Amino acid sequence: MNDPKIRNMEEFASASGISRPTVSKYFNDPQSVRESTRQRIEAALEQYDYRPNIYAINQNRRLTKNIGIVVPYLADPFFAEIARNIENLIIASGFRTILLSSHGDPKQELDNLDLLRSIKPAGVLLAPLGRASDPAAVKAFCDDVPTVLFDCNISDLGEAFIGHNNVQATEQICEYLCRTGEPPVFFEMRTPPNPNAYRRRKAYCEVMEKLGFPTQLIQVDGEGWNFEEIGYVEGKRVISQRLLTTNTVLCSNDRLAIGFLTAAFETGQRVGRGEDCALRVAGHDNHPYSRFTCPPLTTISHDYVLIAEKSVETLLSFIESGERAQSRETTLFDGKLMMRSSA
Amino acid sequence: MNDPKIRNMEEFASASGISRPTVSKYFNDPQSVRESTRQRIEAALEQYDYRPNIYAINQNRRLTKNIGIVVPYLADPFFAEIARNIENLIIASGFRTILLSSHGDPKQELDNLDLLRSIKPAGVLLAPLGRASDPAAVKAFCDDVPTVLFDCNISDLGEAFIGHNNVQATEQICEYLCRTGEPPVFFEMRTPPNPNAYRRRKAYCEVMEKLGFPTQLIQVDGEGWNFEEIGYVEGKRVISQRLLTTNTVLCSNDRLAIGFLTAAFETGQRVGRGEDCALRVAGHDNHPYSRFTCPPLTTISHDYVLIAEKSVETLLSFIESGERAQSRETTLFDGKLMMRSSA
DNA sequence: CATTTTTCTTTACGCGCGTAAATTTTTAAT
DNA sequence: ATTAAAAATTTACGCGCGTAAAGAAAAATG
Repeated sequence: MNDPKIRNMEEFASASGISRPTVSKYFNDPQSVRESTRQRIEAALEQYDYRPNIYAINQNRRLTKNIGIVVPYLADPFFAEIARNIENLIIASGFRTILLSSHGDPKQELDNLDLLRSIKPAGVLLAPLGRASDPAAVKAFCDDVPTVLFDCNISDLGEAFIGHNNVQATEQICEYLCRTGEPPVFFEMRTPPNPNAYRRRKAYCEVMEKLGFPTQLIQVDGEGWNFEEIGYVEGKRVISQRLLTTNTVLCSNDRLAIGFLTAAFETGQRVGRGEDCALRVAGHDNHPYSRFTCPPLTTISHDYVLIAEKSVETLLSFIESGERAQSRETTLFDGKLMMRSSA
Repeated sequence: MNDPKIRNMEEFASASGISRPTVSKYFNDPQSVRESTRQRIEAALEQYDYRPNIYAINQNRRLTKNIGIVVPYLADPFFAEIARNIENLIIASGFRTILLSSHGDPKQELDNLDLLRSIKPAGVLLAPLGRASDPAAVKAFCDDVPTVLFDCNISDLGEAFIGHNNVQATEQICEYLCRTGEPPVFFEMRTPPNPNAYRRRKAYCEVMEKLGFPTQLIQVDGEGWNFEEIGYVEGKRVISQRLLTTNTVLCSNDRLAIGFLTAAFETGQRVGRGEDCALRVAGHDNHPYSRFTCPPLTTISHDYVLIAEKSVETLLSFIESGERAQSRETTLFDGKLMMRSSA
């Protein structure tokens, strides 16, 4: 790991006693050279500290070994977790990863796509902002780069979509709540940034109707991605103004629920299933922190690992085949009821 | 935005009627060319969809315009927030950003540094894992690449360190707790991954001694970065086994405290300052979620923005001067007591 | 051993851009 | 208008690697 310093592949090749084209071949695929040759190169690699210049490598490739990952809001542990799983899977497949967050900002999302373009990625996994996304710009990007959408669907964009089955999940928790107590009201943002929320709203209305219960949508104001804050502020208002027609609140997502729980706590509303409780609160997503709320949050879980696996697998198959999608496939994973003590 | 497609700077130059070297100069710094020239180039940029190939650009530069950011655990909103602030500042300074998480894993941290090496970054902002980091490897990296450490100090590594004043912060919250009720016990991991914890432990012991109160360290088992889980499981044990010598618990960080609060809730220990409360619980960090615990967590806040600003500013000054640090400067920001209702 | 197949070497070119040097043009100053 | 300074152009080379073609060497086959 010392000796004279190696500056490029030429020098490394002569130091290892192998020709440069063969060394180049080795770095593109170690299995493509003869066993004995590989050993000589790897012996030299241990002796000298050389690694190919990735800029020079990628300059000539039409597409690189880079895969972009874009999430709408990385400070949300939900996306951080999913991104982590995706990263690991991609790296295990021999690709590199570039993780970008749109920070809830449509302009940032476009900047991210722009940056990715200049990186010439082999493919991109995109969880778009949703309502705030610029559909035309995203479409233009998807036309240029093989892109698989996940978590948040924008109709017809990308090669495929992998997400949650919001309908099944909402039905499941609504049925549970109706079966075990008063029917839930639906607590949500009036204009949620993410389209999953719309599907959940719709599913809530449909399943409640099917079950023969009245619906109540509590649509609160608030923009952006500070869901806990919105859930807290508006939860306090809703509780103090006695806007709830039942004692059971189904929040559109766990982060709203986390804020709502705080509101309930501060207004002295005991939350839980017990006789002495004034409210039941449920969420949606099985957010990493939902286990640690007080009381722990009853919610619908989505399998991060499954979504990550399917997304990566789908993208890699497009990359490896070099083909684009004939028809856009949509994969939805069912949610699982996480019964905890909040509802 | 259409016309014949531009393949490289040569073609773009002739399309814009400007020579290639001048165009190159423009892309390196638009202000470095004459006003009229700039306008002609920018007019052409609107007409043709061209952007320089970043691989070709970086191949010839000895150092790129890339700045690496490495955090120990991105799924922790604390780091996600700090990373977000840092990213924005760096981008505003005209650099690019590469955000990497070590996922709590020393091997991943080395992989990240390795990846950054091959990217030839202008500089790196590194929040190391701490105890688990490989000091020799990190040192070797810091020798090669201008690196500023933040959040977590490793003695003498990097050009500078920017972090929290754990001593001042711990003193402040200890004094507050002692003044307003029973003296706190210190709840922490026996072998915390992050050295900040050690400093807080030490500061706790010193300030309690200075104030003339007894100390009690509750050092719980557990490895890794699942702090909430550890705080929850061990908190339950500690409470049920009645290991607390006072009614006040100072947790080494907010994530432990979040788990501890859940443990207190589930064991029926009411937390807060009121007469009817059995426990007071405080944390450290002003974690983004600490406002939304039940009850909201009294803690010590650290100013993300200040730390981000100072870190970026420090790194950029090294990059721009092209010099390395004469003497390693350490900047510690004071914490601010966030009085909420948990203690 | 001769023959075929596989692998490696040699030679050579190109990718898209940075950048230096010498020259010409444009602008600013006198 | 003359001169000096600033900016653009032309020309040319190099960065580190991918990759193609032709020939030489090694390995596998019979």
